[in-house]
Parts: sequence; C-alpha cells; structure tokens
Amino acid sequence: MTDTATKILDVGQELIQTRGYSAMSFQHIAGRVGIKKPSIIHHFPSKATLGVAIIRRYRDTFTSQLDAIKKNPQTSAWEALDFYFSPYLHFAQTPDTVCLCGALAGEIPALPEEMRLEVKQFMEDHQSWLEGILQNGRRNGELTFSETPARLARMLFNTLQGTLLVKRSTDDLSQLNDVIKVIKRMLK
Amino acid sequence: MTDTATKILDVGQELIQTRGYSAMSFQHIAGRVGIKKPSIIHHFPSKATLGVAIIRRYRDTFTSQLDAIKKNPQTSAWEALDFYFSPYLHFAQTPDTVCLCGALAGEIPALPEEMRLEVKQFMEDHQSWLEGILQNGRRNGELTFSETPARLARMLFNTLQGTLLVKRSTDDLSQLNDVIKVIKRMLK
DNA sequence: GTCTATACAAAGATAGAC
DNA sequence: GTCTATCTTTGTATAGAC
Repeated sequence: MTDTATKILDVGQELIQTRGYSAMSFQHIAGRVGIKKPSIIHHFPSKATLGVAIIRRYRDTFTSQLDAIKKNPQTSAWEALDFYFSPYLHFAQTPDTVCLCGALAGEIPALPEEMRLEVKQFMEDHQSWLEGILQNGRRNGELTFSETPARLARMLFNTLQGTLLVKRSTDDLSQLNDVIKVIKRMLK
Repeated sequence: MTDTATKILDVGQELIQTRGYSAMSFQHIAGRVGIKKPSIIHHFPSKATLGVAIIRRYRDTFTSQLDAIKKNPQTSAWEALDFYFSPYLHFAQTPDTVCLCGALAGEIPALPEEMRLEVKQFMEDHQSWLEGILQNGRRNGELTFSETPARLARMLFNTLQGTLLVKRSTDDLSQLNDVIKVIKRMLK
C-alpha cells in the first residue's frame, strides 16, 4: 500500500463519514490529497472499488481490536463495553461525523452490491460481538438483565448508531454521553 | 395545492426515504409522475424548495396527530406509545424505507440550510413529545423508570431511528419488533 | 505514478413556444 | 401547466504523453 493510496483511503473515508458516499467524489478527494482526478483511478480503478476498500479497512481495524478484547480473559465486561463505546464518543465529539457504516446504511439503496455486503457484515459482526460480551458478563455475574443477549445487543448497537445519526442534526453533542449512562444503568 | 404538486411531493418523499436526498433527482420524479423535468420547476422552483416542502408536510402530519393524542385526556401512556411506534413498524415492514428525517439526518452536511433546520425541528418535536408522554405516564403511575424523562425520551427516539437505519442493511425486519419489546419492558 | 485532454452521462436550472 | 431545447456544472471513466 503506497503512501498516496493510504491518503486516498483516509480522505475518502472522512468524506463518507461527513458527507456520504453519493457526495464523495474523485474531485474532492483529489483536491485534498493534492493530486488530479485521474490519478486516483491508478490506485482504485472505480468508485465502487474505492468504497469497498474503505469499508474493508475500517472493518479490519475493528475486527482485530474486538477479537483481541474477546480473547483476553483479563478483560471485564465493563471494560469491554467501555472500549466499545470509545469510538462512538470520539465520533460524537467530531462535528458532522458518524460511524462509517452508519453513514453508508443511510444510503444502502444507492450503493453497489459489494459495498452493501460489507456494510451488512459490519453490522452483524458488531451485534454478535456485543452479544458475546453481554452473555459472558451475565454468566460471571458482572451484568444483570432479563432480555436475551442477542436482543439486547442489537438494541444497544442500534441505539448507538441512531444517537450518532440524530446528534448530527440536533448538534447536541451531549446526547451520546447521556445514552451511554442509560445503557450502563440498564445492565446493572 | 394542485394534483400534480401533490404527486411530486409523494414521489419525492418516497425517493428520499428509499434512496436519499442526493439521489433524488427531478429526472426520477418526473418519470414516475408522468411529466417532464422542467414541469416540476413550475411547481417547485428549486430542489431545495421541494425538499423543504416535503419535510414540512411530513412534520405537519405528525404534529397534528401527536398534538391530538397529547390533548386527549382519555389516552393512556401505553396507547400513546403504541400509536407512536406504529409508523416505525410500518416503515420496518417496507423494504429499504426509513423515516424521512432519519434519511435526511444521514446526509445533513449535504443539505441546504433551510432543510437542516426542518430536520432539526422534527427531531426536537418528537423527543419533546415523547418526554411529555413519559412524564405524565410516570406521574399517574402507569410507567416506571428511574432516568429523567428527557434522557429516556431521547434514547428511545434514537433507538427507533437507529433500528430503522440498521435494518435496512441487515434486511432483518424483526429487529424493530424486538426493540419495541425491550423498550416496553424498560418502562414497566 | 501523475499528468493533460477528453468522452460521456446526469444533474439542476432557464428561455420561450404552445 | 407542460412542453422542447439548451446551458452549465459536476460526476465517473478512458487514452495516451511524460
């Protein structure tokens, strides 16, 4: 992966997270990377290819981090959850930024098929990781709740994504903090 | 409001809810209404004007219905909540459809300022309506919860919006039903 | 690996005939 | 109120020089 290719991925990802995939253009990327439009094609032959590469890199980063946490028996359920919340808190403080896959979910019908599959995989990975954390946490007595872990995990995930979505229009950055507090109390 | 103008609003709204504002074009609308592109301009002088008209109509429909419920002392908190959930359940069963303002929230930075304000107003109206329902419900003993009504209302609203968003990529239509069950148990 | 030049399609919008 | 014709901009993508 060359330096330029990495920069293209960085800028492209930021544009999707702030303005959406439809509004992300080679023109804008080129301008901010400091090259011309057709130079991007040399690294990524089409917009769909670039889109897939951006999601896959994003997914991979999460996958390796979440796997590491899950495999470490030292990590408590609360620590795991706090780790999971941290990127959302980061996004919440950055104006106009949402989760990459949350942004893409908003325009699913406008995405090429390969990208849709990547987004779906992201959602399922995260919901299933959360389910595991909830399940273990309840088993060892750390967490308390009466729902099934699967149902609760999906609700938590959807809530986090929805809060990022809504905070962007209300510009109320404290919403996510409040929501995380409510979530934590639900699990005590 | 002429017949054609209404049709334009209908088709435009559906396109935003399924494909997003950026992907909604005069071309597509004209094709489905059965007129030519420039004829739309006669009814709505610009895309932004059309966008604002679509949101405002959507907001007004909700506002009058939610107001009626709030003012009717016969309505229990549970009935009010069930009424509020019903459009979400409807959207959840319609493939690729989300709440109009949820869809627009996904592309806030790409929207003209006037539209952004309308979306923000929608979010605030709904969160504040829910807050009122929760507050009254707790006061008269129907509902039980320990959060502040404002915080809980925002969380519920964000959860519903997030669930519609996520179901679109996972194609798992049962998610919303499950989430509503969890919400209801939280309030008992 | 990056450039200029260009092809081609689709977008929002305007002018003016009917 | 709707049309045809046209303008302008912006988008993705290609060809070929350097």
